[in-house]
Amino acid sequence: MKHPTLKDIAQALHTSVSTVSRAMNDAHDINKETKERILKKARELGYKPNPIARSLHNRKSFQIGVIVPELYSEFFPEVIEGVQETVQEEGYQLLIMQSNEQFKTELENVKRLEEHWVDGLIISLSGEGENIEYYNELYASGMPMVFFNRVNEKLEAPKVVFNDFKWSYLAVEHLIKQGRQRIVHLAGYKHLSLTRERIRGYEKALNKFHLEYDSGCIIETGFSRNQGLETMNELLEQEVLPDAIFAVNDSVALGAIKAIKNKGLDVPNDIAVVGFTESQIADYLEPTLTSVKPIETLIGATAANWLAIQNAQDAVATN
Amino acid sequence: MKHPTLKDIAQALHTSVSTVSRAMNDAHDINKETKERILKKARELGYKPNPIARSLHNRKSFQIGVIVPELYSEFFPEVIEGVQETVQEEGYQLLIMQSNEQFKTELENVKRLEEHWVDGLIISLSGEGENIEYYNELYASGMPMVFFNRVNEKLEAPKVVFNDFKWSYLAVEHLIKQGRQRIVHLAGYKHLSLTRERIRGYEKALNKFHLEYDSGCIIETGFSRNQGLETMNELLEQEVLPDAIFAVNDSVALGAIKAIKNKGLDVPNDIAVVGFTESQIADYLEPTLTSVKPIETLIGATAANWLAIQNAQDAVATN
DNA sequence: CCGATTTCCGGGAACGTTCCCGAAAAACTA
DNA sequence: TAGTTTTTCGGGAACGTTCCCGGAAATCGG
Repeated sequence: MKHPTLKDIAQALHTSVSTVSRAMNDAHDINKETKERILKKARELGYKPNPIARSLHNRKSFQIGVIVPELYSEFFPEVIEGVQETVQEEGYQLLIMQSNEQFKTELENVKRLEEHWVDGLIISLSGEGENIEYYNELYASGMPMVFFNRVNEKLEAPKVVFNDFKWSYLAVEHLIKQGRQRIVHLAGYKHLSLTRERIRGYEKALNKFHLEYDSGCIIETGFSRNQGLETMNELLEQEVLPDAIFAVNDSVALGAIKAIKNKGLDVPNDIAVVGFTESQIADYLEPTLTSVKPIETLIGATAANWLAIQNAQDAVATN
Repeated sequence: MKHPTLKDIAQALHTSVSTVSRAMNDAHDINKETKERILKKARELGYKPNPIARSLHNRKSFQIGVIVPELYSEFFPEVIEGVQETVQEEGYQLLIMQSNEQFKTELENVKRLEEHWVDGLIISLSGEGENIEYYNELYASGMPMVFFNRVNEKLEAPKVVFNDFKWSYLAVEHLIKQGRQRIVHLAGYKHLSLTRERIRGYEKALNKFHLEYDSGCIIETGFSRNQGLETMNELLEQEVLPDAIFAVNDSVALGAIKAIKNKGLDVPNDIAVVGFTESQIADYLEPTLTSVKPIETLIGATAANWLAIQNAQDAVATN
């Protein structure tokens, strides 16, 4: 028999489906001996409860959708691992999708997950597009949602993010204290809060130390290595070169370093490069967490927990 | 109304569930006007078919489990993308799990996916453990399965792999033609075919050019950057140093390079390092493929297709 | 104009669970 | 001993689909 059901067990034992069900969920109103008899038979037949039937009854899929821009950096897989560990304990499965930094794909994914009746959504926005209307409507309609890392402040759902401002300020301050004078910021996409917060930190550091900067010092670059490379190449064509780069993340930083080296310049002697490293900055996470686990895992776990609260429908939507 | 059903539409229109169902699946035995009336109402109410009920009826989950050792390298995410594109067309969803290179986690994941009644399994083995009994039993019991990249030849399910032998031979030949004399191979775990095939290619190249090598020249290292680093560190303690390293993959190669540089030696002047790059070697893939798409995506698509054949139950298990 | 075919639709079972309800048997109370 | 409570169990509805079956109109052929 391919997949034995409760009915199969019941028939083999000349009892009823309800009784077998009782044995499986060890209910109180069942005789101990019949229960053991049933469990024994179930083991014999290799019975496994059918989650689909269970889902239909509960009107829950016990699945949670996760949408990330990409999986190539270490960051998102780690976050996903944290989410997975957390939701697994409560019997949920993850449906993971990549948007490849494209808003269109992201939206397709959301709709696909909606069609699959996921019980919740955990999302990190793509680089493209700032249309977040759909998300707010979906959230308003009752879909439990949490955004992380790549968010937009107009989003009404809860968000889990770094304290981008503070950490960004510290990074740039570090560069200045090393004597760097002309620091260019390779920024992310403007519609993401992360981008604006990191710019704010950058600006505050420059202001504090009375360094001048113009609009050419903040360049909307993106998040990928290639974009870092290309933007840096263009930058290196100019007459006045910066002596330091503050990149929006490590990928862009790596691209920039490659461009500089290709040009025959030295890192960090000619141009220093610092990337916003999205790891090991647990102290700067909001809400604050302290632990020995990698921070990415914690972000995932936090996001998942907020979702669980939402599921319980007694949430105070803290955002 | 949260989630309208066929019944809701039927009641609103004073018709029957069967008729509504017919309209949805545009069956032939329905009047064109009633069909349009129903579809209009369905749009109004925002009807979305419930995949869970559908699954229960078909006794299929329309979900496929994917288990990979990790997601941090570019390789596995790319493969997954290929799988995703392929299965999505046929209405399947992916359940992605990481084994973190641990056999225990891998097995837990398989069992979890089994419990979720996945319709098929696509697996790349973890580094640890060579117990593949369970997989063969599962495959024999009728579960559609495909393994890729990290396989073991005792596996009875279909496999999608590189031509590891050929490509490995070419890499080592390249090193020899550059004048390298003492080439050490940092190998993977022995229970994987990939490891043995790459060793075979390595040995054939050395034999062809009459280079000597002993058992110390092939070191079981693993697949991670850290393992590459540590093994290389140990290697650098010996009196006779190699003048070239052939690493089982790029991660190990990167670790080895770091170790060599830490020691103050130069790459490639003192020691050359070549990694088996699991990309852009489309010509060496088996079964042979030619395309402009990245090879990883193709591996995924191929694996997914073989699974589909299995699902159709008219498969000739080519392995 | 009558029998046969076609068109269109509703009823209801099935998928595998859970859970409510009621009933039989056993145990208890007075 | 009769009534009450407890223990244990089976029946059957419900979740939302799909699909088979049969029946009522409507159309057709001669």
